Amino acid sequence: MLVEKHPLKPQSLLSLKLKPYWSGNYSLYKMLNPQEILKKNSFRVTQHRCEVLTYFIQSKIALNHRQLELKYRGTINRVSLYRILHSFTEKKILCKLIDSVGSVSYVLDKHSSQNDSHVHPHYKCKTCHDVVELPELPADYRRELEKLNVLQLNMLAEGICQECQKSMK
Amino acid sequence: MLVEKHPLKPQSLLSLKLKPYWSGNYSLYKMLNPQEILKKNSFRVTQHRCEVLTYFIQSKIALNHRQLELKYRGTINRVSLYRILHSFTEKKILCKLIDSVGSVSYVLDKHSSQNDSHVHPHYKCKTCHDVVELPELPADYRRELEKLNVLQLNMLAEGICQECQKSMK
DNA sequence: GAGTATAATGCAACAATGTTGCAAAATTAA
DNA sequence: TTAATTTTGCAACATTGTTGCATTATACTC
Repeated sequence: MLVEKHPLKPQSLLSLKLKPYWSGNYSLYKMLNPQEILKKNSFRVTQHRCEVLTYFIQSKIALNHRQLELKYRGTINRVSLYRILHSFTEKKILCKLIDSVGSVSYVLDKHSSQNDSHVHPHYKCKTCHDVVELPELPADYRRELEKLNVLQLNMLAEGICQECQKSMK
Repeated sequence: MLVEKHPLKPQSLLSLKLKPYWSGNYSLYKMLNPQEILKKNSFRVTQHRCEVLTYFIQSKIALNHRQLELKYRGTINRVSLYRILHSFTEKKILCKLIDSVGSVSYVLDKHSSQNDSHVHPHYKCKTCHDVVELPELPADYRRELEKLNVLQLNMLAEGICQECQKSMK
């Protein structure tokens, strides 16, 4: 059910000037191992946090609580998972994605180590759960939002990515 | 707790070229009474549906299930409310808004009677629950989204509107 | 390395939100 | 008025997320 894909389809992304999720600054995560990431965020280095973080780094796709609950059934408690996801999101290690039905999933936050207050809209494939980052909203538009004193912006586009469309034929 | 405001603050909106929620085509709802709207959407004209629809038309703000449950406690059953909200959303009488925490609220859909497949991002005040429509995403940006075969787009900005900011001082 | 302060975990219970099946009631069309 | 169909209420259930508290693990100091 949960398909891990490596690497992300480059052709469709390049044509749209999107930023594939596993490239550029994101490769910071390749250099820092989970332990270092945890320490950097003043977490204690525990087995559970390490495992969850490692899983996010390896899988690169959006994962929801239920998927993790299944994966770690008998190992990590439901409540602990909620707390791990919550604290990772708070420290911007993870980015919380909310789709048009209200379902929540999490993906590694590309911008965690940057001082970056911009909005980063995401695109999530409904089939493979792959996430790519959409281009930033145009500056004019962002300026309008700023005038409105926007505190939160929830923006997630969903569809079926080209790769999944191909494999459906 | 639930504050109904009439009319919407025009000054802040005009400067940003936003579309106040209760103007323009939206006033279609002034001409059609709830009964007609229901018939037009092939619903049966029942007391419950009429009341809920009337309430949305009068209040103009975003309402969530809990608020309606409180308002109609002892009158309309919890489950019926869910079903009414669901069916209204399906027929695009209401528009379902999902904020950055995943909370769901509903607002009258301005575009229900138009053949309009554009994305209509909204801004919701966290204090008074007023909703205004944000300008459409720029055409260039929309074109990129179309290439990605976007099926759903969830986009809701939240903040504290100028009027509420004033009254907080 | 032992002891201590603090953080993380597991468990149970709870809370909020949403769904399903089915019988009863209301609405519509004839 | 009758019959077909939709809507409603109720009970029960499902999912998702939260809280308090005792226990365990981690990090820090000596």
